[in-house]
Amino acid sequence: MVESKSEHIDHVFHALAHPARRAILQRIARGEQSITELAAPFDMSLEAVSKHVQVLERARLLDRTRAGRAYRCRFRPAPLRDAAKILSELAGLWGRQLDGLEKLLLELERRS
Amino acid sequence: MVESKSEHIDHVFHALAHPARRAILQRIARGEQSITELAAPFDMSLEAVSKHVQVLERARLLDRTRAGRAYRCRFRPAPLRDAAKILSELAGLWGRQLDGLEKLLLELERRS
DNA sequence: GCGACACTCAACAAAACGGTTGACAGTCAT
DNA sequence: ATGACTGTCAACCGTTTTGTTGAGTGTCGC
Repeated sequence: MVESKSEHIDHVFHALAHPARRAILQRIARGEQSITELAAPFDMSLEAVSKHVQVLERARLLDRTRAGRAYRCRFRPAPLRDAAKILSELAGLWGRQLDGLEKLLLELERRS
Repeated sequence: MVESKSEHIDHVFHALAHPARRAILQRIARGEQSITELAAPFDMSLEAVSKHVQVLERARLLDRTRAGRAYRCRFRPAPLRDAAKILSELAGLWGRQLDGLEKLLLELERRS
């Protein structure tokens, strides 16, 4: 069950393509949250939110560890760097100075 | 048939989540191409490629104008700026120096 | 131990996706 | 006018997505 690099970036963009998932990412980017906490603002079943979390996990944008009966969901920014790189490439920004976003995402990655 | 801003960014990320569509974008980023030309490298029917082009069009990443019997497909980078902004925000890079990518995408937009 | 809590799993359903094929409609070249 | 070329439309197919419910599992507090 290997996952090619191409498959992974597909998962990342797919994960970002849903407003609920982007909202979840915004929340955990500000601090770890349990699934129940993440579900609270949504007019959606807990199970639905759980599935969104799984999609984010598949994209490796989210990390979950068990903490008692709850899960602690943690933001993992690394794949954003890959996504940003593709946007840069598409914008034709090859080799120019503008890889600032990439550099900063790498920095964030180092500090985590 | 209005399209909310949120719907639009959904379309953008969705469009980017398929390797064939990213390949199409790479090609037209280097120059306009007809649909038949775009289809050539793919092991896929012309109709399938035509549908991918429609998805890119919905995301406003692609612009098509009729030129005789063919269509001229043109790259439209503007939505990449919105996508990059979301990545920046998620990376928690608010207000820091690192909006280089955004600035350059805006510049690209201005020049088109 | 008992119940409330935090989730997952399994099954289902509706809609969207990604692809095919066949028929059709303009447009260009002769 | 004919025919080749470029592409769409409509129908269909199987799979994935996105959501629902209901039942089940493990954990915490008392």
